[in-house]
Amino acid sequence: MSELRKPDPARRSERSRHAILEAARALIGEVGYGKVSIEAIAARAGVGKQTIYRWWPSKGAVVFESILALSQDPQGEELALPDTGDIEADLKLVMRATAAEFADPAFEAPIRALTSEIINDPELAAQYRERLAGPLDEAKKARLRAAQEAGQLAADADLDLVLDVLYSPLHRRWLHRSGPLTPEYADALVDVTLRAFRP
Amino acid sequence: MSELRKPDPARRSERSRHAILEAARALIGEVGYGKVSIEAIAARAGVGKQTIYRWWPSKGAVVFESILALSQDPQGEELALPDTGDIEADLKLVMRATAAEFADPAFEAPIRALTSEIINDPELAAQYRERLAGPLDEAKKARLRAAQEAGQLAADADLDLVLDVLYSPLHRRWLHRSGPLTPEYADALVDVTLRAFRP
Amino acid sequence: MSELRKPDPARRSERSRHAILEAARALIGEVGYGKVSIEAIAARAGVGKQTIYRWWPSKGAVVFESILALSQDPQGEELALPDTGDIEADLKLVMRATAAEFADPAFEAPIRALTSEIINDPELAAQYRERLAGPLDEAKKARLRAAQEAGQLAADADLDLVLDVLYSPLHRRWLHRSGPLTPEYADALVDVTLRAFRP
Amino acid sequence: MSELRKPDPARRSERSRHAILEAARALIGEVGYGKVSIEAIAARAGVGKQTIYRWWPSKGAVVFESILALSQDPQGEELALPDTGDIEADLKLVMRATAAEFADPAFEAPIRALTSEIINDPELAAQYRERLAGPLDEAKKARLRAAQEAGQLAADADLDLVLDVLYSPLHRRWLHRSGPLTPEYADALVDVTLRAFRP
DNA sequence: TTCTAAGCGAGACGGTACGTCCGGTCTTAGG
DNA sequence: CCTAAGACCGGACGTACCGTCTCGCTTAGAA
Repeated sequence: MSELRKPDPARRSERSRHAILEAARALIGEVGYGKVSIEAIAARAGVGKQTIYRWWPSKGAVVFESILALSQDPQGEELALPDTGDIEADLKLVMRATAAEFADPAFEAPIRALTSEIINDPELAAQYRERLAGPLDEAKKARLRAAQEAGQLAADADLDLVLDVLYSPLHRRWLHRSGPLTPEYADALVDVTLRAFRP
Repeated sequence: MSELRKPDPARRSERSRHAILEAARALIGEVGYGKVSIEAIAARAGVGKQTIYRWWPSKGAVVFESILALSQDPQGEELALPDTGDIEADLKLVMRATAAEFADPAFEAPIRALTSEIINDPELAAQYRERLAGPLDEAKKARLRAAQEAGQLAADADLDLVLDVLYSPLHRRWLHRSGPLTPEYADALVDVTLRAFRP
Repeated sequence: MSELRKPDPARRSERSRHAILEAARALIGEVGYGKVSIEAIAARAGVGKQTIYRWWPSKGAVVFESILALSQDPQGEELALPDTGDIEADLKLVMRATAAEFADPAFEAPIRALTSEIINDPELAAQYRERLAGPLDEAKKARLRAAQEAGQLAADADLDLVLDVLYSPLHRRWLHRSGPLTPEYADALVDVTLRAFRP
Repeated sequence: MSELRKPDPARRSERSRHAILEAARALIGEVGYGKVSIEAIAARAGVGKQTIYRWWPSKGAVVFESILALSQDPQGEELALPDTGDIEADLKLVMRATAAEFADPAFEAPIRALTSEIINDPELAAQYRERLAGPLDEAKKARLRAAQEAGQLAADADLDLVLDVLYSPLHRRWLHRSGPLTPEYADALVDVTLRAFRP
């Protein structure tokens, strides 16, 4: 009966799109993800609710994109890990930075919001892996490959597994708040990983 | 102004308490955590809404407790991991079982629901660690200590860290759906861990 | 703090408005005024509760308007009392009809409901006087003026007082159920009134 | 199934009974009749809800009795209207007093509450006539009978009708707030009545 | 350059669920 | 066995949002 009309992206208002994502981002920080409502986003953005429903399938999708936008701002940038030749030092630097980022309250709310979405929505999880985690993992694996070539890492090591061992404990400890994310813990994870995968 | 009245636990209806937890558990399986409402739980349990609000602070708390109850049913039981003397074989057995459990659709919904709650509510996270994860971790560490005494594991290994390395990757892969939870993956995690922490 | 939003009457749904008033009217007859709930009105009218709260300040106001609508249906009609030239006969006719109407069970429920509202809400009382009682009183006073001109009533009689004396006893007897509303009683009130105000 | 148990009035706590009526009376004045709840009465009276339900059938009955008690306090007193021999002067005195009483804000709330109850509950209406209005009417009729014997009133006048004509307009004007209750209005009603029923 | 069809802000609509209040019943302890 | 206390089931309250639906109004591309 009701013809399913698809909106024309060419006519989309960039102004509205940006205001919506910005409003979503701000509200997550102010009231917490769970209490953000589409109505509030629309009101804050000075936008009709329909404009949100026209372009996003769910609140999760809006929130997700608003956080993605946050992390992707420097779009042209080429992601790359430091490479001093010393894999241990480089990894510890990166891991300590990651631990510090997780501990930063400003990142806390959006990342937890993002994770909530991902857990319960396989579609968003796929987008997350493709658009955020994927590129980051590639950059990390590039550095690991360099270490393999330098004989600092087993040549036959499964790099996905290496990344899992390296990052998962940190991520889980943060998610479950099961312990503090200290630089020492970051270092310990690097040590463990290198010990497990040394040539 | 408003006197905070505390209900008297001595008068609490065990019948209602049980019906509520059971209804919550059933509804999570049927409609998914996100769509479970307090109204529906109350209706299903044949209980007034106030009886829920009187004893639990939020939907999350009800759901949380209903899942805890599920996992704690055999209360008197002594948790213990198998101990054949071969730490590698024992761990692989346990890890494969854990992977299989995560993959079981019947466990999927409640565990994801539980995790959603934990992420966003530090109070529930603490309860989770204390009542569910803690006892399990103790059992696991007991087995690891035996391995240390048998010279199969470094005597100075930080057992919390060992558990992190062993379980976190599995947990994260499941949470993010970033890869299949195969027996091979379970085995690989055991191998990596033992390699990292061998004497 | 909370910006008081005013709905735009131009966008009001006439369909909903009518369904609500009709549902209210029907429910009063079926379950009695005291047991009518806004929920029930909304459900019966196929309308969201908010649509009622948007346009009416209270249950009383809805009920009130639904009864007003009932009495005002023939809107274009010109209210006028019979005028045969014989004020006594005309008044007795009208008073007997009024007494019969009060005794009719179908009118009983809504009029008592209306009266309940009016007693406790000065605002509704004012609306009642303006929209229902006022026009009726004007019609009655027109007939009384004709009687004055015909020399059947004292020329200096206060017509409001005449109406009070004529109608109040009937109204009160009905309200308090302090006696039957017989045609004889109606006649007696006319006789008393004419005796008190004869030229 | 559940045997309908009748409480034993002999064991009734006079202390509780009095506290309940007093609490009801106070609450009517403070929050208005419509917002008085049985819970609030019980709490205020320091009484269990069951104690109210045991002895009264409804909120209306409690409120009703609390107001009756108020008006009956001087129980032994013999009600009697003044009798100076001048019926006009005596009635005007009484009517002016009545009008003043209605206008007194302290009487306003309870009387309106009482009237609300009476309108919708025939049983309470009967009690009201029997316990409050009846005795008062008898006292008034006694004075009117004296006037008849003194030749100031038609000997065949129906005294109930006389009272109706005298009091109903005042009562109705107050109930509907359709005009001020001035001494002049009170006087006018006496004049009208005496004119209608003079010998 | 005008017409027209889309996106837009706004917000009313039918609904669902919220968290609270209270009605009326039932249970427990104390006197 | 009455009472104070209060937990219980149920149901209505008034509010917040959901996702859909019209309204006029820009606004940009086709006529």
